[in-house]
Amino acid sequence: MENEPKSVIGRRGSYAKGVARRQEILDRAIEVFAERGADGTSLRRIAEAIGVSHATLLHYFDSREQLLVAVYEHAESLRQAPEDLEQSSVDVMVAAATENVGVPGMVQLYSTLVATAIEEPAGESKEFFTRRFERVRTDMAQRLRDEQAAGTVRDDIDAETLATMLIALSDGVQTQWLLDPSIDLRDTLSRATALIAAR
Amino acid sequence: MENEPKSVIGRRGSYAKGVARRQEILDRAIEVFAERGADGTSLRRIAEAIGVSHATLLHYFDSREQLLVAVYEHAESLRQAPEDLEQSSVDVMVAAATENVGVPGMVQLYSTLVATAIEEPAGESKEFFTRRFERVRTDMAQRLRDEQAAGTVRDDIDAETLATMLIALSDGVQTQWLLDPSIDLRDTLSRATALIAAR
DNA sequence: GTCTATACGAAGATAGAC
DNA sequence: GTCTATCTTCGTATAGAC
Repeated sequence: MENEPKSVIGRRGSYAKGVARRQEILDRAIEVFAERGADGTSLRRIAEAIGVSHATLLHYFDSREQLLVAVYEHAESLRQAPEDLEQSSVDVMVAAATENVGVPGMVQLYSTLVATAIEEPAGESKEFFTRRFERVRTDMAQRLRDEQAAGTVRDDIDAETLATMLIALSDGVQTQWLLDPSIDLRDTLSRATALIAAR
Repeated sequence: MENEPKSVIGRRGSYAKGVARRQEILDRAIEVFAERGADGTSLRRIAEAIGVSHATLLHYFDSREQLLVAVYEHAESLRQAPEDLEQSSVDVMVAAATENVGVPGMVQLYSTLVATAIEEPAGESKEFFTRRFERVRTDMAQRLRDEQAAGTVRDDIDAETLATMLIALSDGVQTQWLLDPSIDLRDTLSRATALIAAR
């Protein structure tokens, strides 16, 4: 029974030691980001923190960008499954955002990678975030469709558009919150419930 | 009569030739971004496109980051004054976003600088965007307050919070649109009118 | 004041030794 | 699998020409 890496990103290291090493890199990297901020995201800094050379990191990941995407994906996968069927669309959004800002460096990493994704015509980031937005939007839209059918959410705007708006709202408020922590992230995002409520 | 630079950013170049050169740099830089994408944002690339040495750029701007902020500020200042008093808050947001995405490289530059702003504890970007969000939020909130008083916008959410939400929405949708141009930016943002309408 | 030449250190990436 | 050495590009700093 093989222990296949879950991600499409960085397929190397399928053997036991390689897999362990790969996990160690991902686990440590997010900590380095949290501790050292932007200065801790270079290959050499991360490698130093782990105790290997920067060339070793490139043995497991094709590029710095690929490593960063894998780190984000890994950190995101560690979060609790958001799929309480009882939770409303806005509740899911608020929960995700709250967990996000609770991990130091997470919003910064997200923001950096999204910026890279929209800058580069064809890079690891672009592919990852295009797929991610598609997936998150689809999930959110389905939830909203159910709520529209149940009569709790307004149906004068289609679910896909509402999903796009809620995700944009969440991303944007997280950014503003980092620049002005006096903003009440949870409260602000929760107000979306009133905005999308059935009339 | 001195011809003082309008911005706090990059105060050098008060003499005739210097002022002209500085304008040329700002004008050309945004074009280079549009033409060459992320690969065109290095000092050496920009300098090459303008026909000067990269050291010259640092004569007018203290750092690459400061140059990039100045370029963004300059490009933004070229836009038509958004202050038609007849326009609604959402109309202003939609107009600004539409003009934004109409300038190639603009959203990418914005995104890159915001990412830098939230990464660096104390940098040019952080100061600029903290102030900018504050200003844009205040302007938008005032507009919303007027609309609440006029009875066209719901007043169960305070104007400051609504302003934060509208700005977040605009930023977020622009990002998603770059990764998936099938999203109708104008239509999606315009739907906000219904969301914040008085009940 | 304007601008170039040059040097330094850090960065991502690659090649090849072990 | 991991290292060192090396290449190239980058931001930045300085010295000095005009």
